[in-house]
Amino acid sequence: MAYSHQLIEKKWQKFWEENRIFSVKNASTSSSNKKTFYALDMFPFPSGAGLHVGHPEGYTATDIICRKKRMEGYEVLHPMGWDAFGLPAENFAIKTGQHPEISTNANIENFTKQIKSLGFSYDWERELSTTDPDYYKWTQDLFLKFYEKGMLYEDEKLLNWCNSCKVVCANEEVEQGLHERCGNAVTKKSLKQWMFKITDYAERLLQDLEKPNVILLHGWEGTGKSNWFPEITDYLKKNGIDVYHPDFPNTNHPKYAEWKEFFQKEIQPKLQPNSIVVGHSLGCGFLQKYLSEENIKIGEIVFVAPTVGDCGVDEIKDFFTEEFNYEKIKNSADNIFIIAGGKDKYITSDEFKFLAKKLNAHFNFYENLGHFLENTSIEILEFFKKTVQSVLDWPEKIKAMQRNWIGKSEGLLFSSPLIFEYTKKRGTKSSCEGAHSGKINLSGSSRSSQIFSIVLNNIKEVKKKNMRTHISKIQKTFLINNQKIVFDGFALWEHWKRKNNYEKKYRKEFAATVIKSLSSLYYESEFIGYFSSKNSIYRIVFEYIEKDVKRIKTYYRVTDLSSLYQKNKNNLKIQTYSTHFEAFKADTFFVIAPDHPLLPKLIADVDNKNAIEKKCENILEKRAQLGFEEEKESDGIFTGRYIQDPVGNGKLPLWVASFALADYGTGIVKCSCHDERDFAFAKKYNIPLKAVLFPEDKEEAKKVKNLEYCYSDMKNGVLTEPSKFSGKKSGELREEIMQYVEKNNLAERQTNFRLRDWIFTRQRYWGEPIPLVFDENGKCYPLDSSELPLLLPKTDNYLPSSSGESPLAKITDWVQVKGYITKDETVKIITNSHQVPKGVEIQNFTRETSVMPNWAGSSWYYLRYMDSKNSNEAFSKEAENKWGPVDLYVGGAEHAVLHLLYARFWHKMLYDMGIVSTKEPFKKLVNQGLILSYAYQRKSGGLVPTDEIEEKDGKFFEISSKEPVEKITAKMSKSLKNVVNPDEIVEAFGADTLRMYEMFMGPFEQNKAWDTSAVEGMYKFLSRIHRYFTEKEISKTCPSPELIKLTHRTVKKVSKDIDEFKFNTAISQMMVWMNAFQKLDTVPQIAGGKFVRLLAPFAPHLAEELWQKFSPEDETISFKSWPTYDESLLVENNVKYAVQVNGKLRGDFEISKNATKEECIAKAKTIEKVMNNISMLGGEEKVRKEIFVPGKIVGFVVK
RNA sequence: GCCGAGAUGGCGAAAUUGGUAGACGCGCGAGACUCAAAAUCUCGUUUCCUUCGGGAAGUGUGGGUUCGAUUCCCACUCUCGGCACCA
Repeated sequence: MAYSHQLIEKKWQKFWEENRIFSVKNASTSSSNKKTFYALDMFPFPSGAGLHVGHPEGYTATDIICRKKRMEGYEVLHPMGWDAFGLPAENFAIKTGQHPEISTNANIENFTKQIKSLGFSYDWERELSTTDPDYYKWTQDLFLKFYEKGMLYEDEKLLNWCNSCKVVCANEEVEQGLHERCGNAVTKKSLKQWMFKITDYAERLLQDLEKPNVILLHGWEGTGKSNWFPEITDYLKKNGIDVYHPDFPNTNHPKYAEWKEFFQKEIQPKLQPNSIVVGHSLGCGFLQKYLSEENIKIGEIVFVAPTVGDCGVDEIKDFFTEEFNYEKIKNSADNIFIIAGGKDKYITSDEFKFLAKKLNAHFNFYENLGHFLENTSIEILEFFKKTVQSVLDWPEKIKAMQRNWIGKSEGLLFSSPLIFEYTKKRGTKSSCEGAHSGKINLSGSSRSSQIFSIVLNNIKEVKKKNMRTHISKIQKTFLINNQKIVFDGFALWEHWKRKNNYEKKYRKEFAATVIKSLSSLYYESEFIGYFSSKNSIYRIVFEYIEKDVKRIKTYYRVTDLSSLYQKNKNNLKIQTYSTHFEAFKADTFFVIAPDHPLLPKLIADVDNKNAIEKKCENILEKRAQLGFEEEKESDGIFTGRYIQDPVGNGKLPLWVASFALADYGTGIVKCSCHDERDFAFAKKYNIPLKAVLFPEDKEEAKKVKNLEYCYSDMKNGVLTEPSKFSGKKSGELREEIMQYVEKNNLAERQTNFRLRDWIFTRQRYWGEPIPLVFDENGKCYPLDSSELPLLLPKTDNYLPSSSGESPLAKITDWVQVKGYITKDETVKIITNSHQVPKGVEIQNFTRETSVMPNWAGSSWYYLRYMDSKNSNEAFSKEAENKWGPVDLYVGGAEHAVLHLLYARFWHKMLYDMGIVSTKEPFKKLVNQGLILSYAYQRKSGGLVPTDEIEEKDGKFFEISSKEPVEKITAKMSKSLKNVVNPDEIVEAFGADTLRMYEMFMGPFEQNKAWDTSAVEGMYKFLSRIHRYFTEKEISKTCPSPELIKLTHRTVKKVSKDIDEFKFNTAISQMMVWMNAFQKLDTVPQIAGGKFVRLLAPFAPHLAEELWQKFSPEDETISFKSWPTYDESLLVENNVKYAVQVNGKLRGDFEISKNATKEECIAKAKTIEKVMNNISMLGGEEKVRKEIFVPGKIVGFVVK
């Protein structure tokens, strides 16, 4: 019977689909403790080109794992969907005039057909598309949750702008400074964008790439082995997590001071930024007090049955103070959990609730549980299961790329006084005078009037209930690190009072609003508030600052504005950031970025101001145009200003330099000759240099004549400058110098990240509309959740507009809406007046017209799959608990940074809100290699299309010129005519062949070239299997013990290889099995049955077909148990020894596995060849050593 | 420049507590079946030397440790991927 793959595959695909074989339910079944497994493929963008042979590679791998897991009894979630928003669909629409929705749906249909033809065991009932309103409703819903949390702000951003196409283009669309579509130069254009504060999570996104450790702190009369501690310790250790469970001293009569000393000595050094510290009972009390005293940063705190406040027990009184600094405790961890019971004998439920509220903790309360004194605790074990699932099992490569992208660096922040003689400008009032005339003054800022009006705008709204500040719009524009703001609160109050009807009761709100406005404006800057007298406003404002405004680093209470202003002016500090401060003694100049916000102010009074401005423009223009591959020569100009070096190098000049970046560090760099870039710059402009590091070799150092040698040797250099550090290696100095400068107030430690906030808006059509509206004053409101989904309006005009605005902006009747503000500060849109509840004010609103980037939909789709039909929420907690996190995530490495980072970011925000239960979304990540194709390359380097090549004697020639060409591997491309269409392969050889071949090509994670003749080889293998199983009768017994052993060996090897993603060797083992068995006249029942089940994950259609022969009563092989093997059968009775003389193979022999060393050596000596070799080397008496490796080697060392 | 991965026959590749290098497949060669071809099956296939017994070399290059190294250590070359004026 011939192997008719087409019939077999169609038949089984139909069967699987009609019987919904691979659908899984969310509700727990009767066997509720069934293990679950969630395997996910990166969902594809359904492009018009259809499926590529690269797609099925990853899909096959997950399918093999899933099918095996099902046979092992797991409940398997294996979904598929479409990432269908995005530029390509829109560009296709622009080109063809066809609406993106139409082309997208057609592409999805085509992709579905193609993917289904490959026989993957997807649960198609959970299929989703990011473009489906039922899906993006929840994308918008999550967006609003993040907006509520304050994770979004609006900012002006410089974007790539193509003047010829009048369109904003993504970085990916810009090549060498030119727009890839039209070839014209790309410039920068400033546009307002919504920004996601991913930088708030930079540290955690970095830390959670590493394994956390866990510290367990016991309570009164407990030990590190009390209660459930051993159970949890074992569980965590088994999962590779380090656990410390110390015994506090004097546990029966605990003293806080003793415990503190112990903790500092034993535990403190083990704390990492992602440590999880767990306390039980008094262990929590200790931790509360300790954390409110010390500055510590850890990952999570878990309080189990914590003591709260003063327990009223005298013995442990010193563990409590009147009230802890809960703010400080809260800030020392990313998340705090409280696990407590309602039947606790020592602490009341109200006390737990009090603590949870104070610490803003996640509160896991169990009504029927007590003080957690038992030996086991399901609740705590459950908690740590989630911890274990949050430990990433990812390729080092991807983790490294993420670390790189986040780009953390630790260094020192130097504050240097600017030498800056203040000169009064002609004709203008001094700032002090201005203050008294009722205006806000911001020292040196030309934009004070703008800020003033914005603050006033906010204050106007104090009257309204539920006041919401709308300051984010201008936040970053005025964020100047080095600037101190002088703000006259009293003057503002007077001003406001005049303009509005004064009412005493608004005072508090007024104060709050002012401070809130300014604090978000001057986020992380130094803030100086000034109030003319100690009146009540003064008091209220500063109370407010002290309590609620954390972001302001420092503030001063000053009552005399003019003296403050003068002091501030003369002490303007320039801050510089350095990670290579070992050579700070060599610093001889400063550089500032040409686009630094402080620069205009610095050069305002300088003579050659115009020349400097021109130079800056020049540099910035060049920077915008240059692709990064081009040579970058540094360029700059002297600013005319000097800075007093805080670490004793005197008065140093400040230069504008092209290599300084405004948005890294502080935008101002302190430079020395020991940095290659600084060195080149100084040489170019003849800035004096001073070398302080020399090679360690003193003799060499003496020979050094020029500075070039010095800077190149900085890494191993020794500081020679006569100071307390001289004579030490720079590497060893880092910590010492850090401590020295900190102690002497010369600098402070600072961490910097390369990661920038995420621009979350696109001025495009084909994306999720953003559910925000603006009122007539430009204040932003979120839409009410009842307004979701906010549908993407239908239009034929989806071309980007010339203003850089979204195409949606042109749909006026969609953009301009009427609505009212709800109690929750959200906006409800009304289409007719009947809908309007009584007592609300109808206002005009304008919609946000940008759409989300296509990373939005892909940042959470894995969660929707868990509960894709849910119409009440994005996904239910139960579903997330059952399936999350994704156990296995497979896809290309091209998403190593953006998609995976964004998804992790969203997941972490959801975790903090208590919406998901794990810190990380994807437990194990595997990247498939690229599938390449052969291509032919001329000697000159040009590539020749495949159909213009002929082969002669294994060599390749170009037909037209007869020139020899070289066969290489390259990406598949239409122009090279080497694209392989999976449909054709399925048609000719079948899905099983395609699956098997792609798995057999080579290691899964490696790139590999497509070879169609090898595909035929795989087809032959499957045909051989088919022939063997269909043409030969089943026999009850297996004729040879060797073959039984082979079968068991094959089961073991294939099982292990699948788990390790070594599909190629699993298949080769099946080939070995087949080669041996096909020589038989029959199919031994047990061995054959095992083999077919091993084959099932790889070639499911064929396996189903063959299984019918073994077990005709079974409907499907999909849930038959995975074959087992008997380890004892794998041990051979006889083993083969290799015999070596001086490490070279000279023969072998077979002997019983129980043979002793002596027996083996004696046997080895009977081999003629061995003895010949020994006598050639001098005979048996020269044998110095006999080597015996049991089961493997007998060796003789002859000398 | 920085970070990461890798280099083994004509080709894809296998081989881990250091122990017989090249499993399995492709390709190629020989043979069987056939009038013939295809398909199928059998045998061979790292290179060089050979008196046909066998011998020598061999896992990017050069060193080292070891009785023994694809595997461990040091230095280097090349290839691929990512980042890049990041102080």
